[in-house]
Amino acid sequence: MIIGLTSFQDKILKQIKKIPRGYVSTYKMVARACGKPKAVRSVGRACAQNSYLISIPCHRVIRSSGEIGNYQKGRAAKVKILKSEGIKIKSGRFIAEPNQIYHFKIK
DNA sequence: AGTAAGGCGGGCA
DNA sequence: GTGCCCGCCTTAC
Repeated sequence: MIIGLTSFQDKILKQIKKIPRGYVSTYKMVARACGKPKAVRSVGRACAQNSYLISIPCHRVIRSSGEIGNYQKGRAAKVKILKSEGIKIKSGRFIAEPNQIYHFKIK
């Protein structure tokens, strides 16, 4: 468990850390993977305060609507990174490609 | 200790 | 697409 974070935040970030390069997931899925399907905003908050951008790819988490969502360093930066990882984005929206969506395993 | 506000959202009308 | 309310965790008063 990462020092300086609550156990819940740690849980969230750990899930996000599992997302491989070239894949994306949604806040909803992360929340569900943490056992709290309705805590989507908490997921966002955990990312917003995440100071481990280098080891935790919160940029691979987007809105379930397909919108890119927000990012500490700005949406533009998020889009840029995702594109460089092979994710297609058009008009600030993720182009759904089933093979690029990462699914967490739920217990 | 209690309360209000905020944050990279979601669901429904 | 728009608008509004809901829900969940942290932090600030």
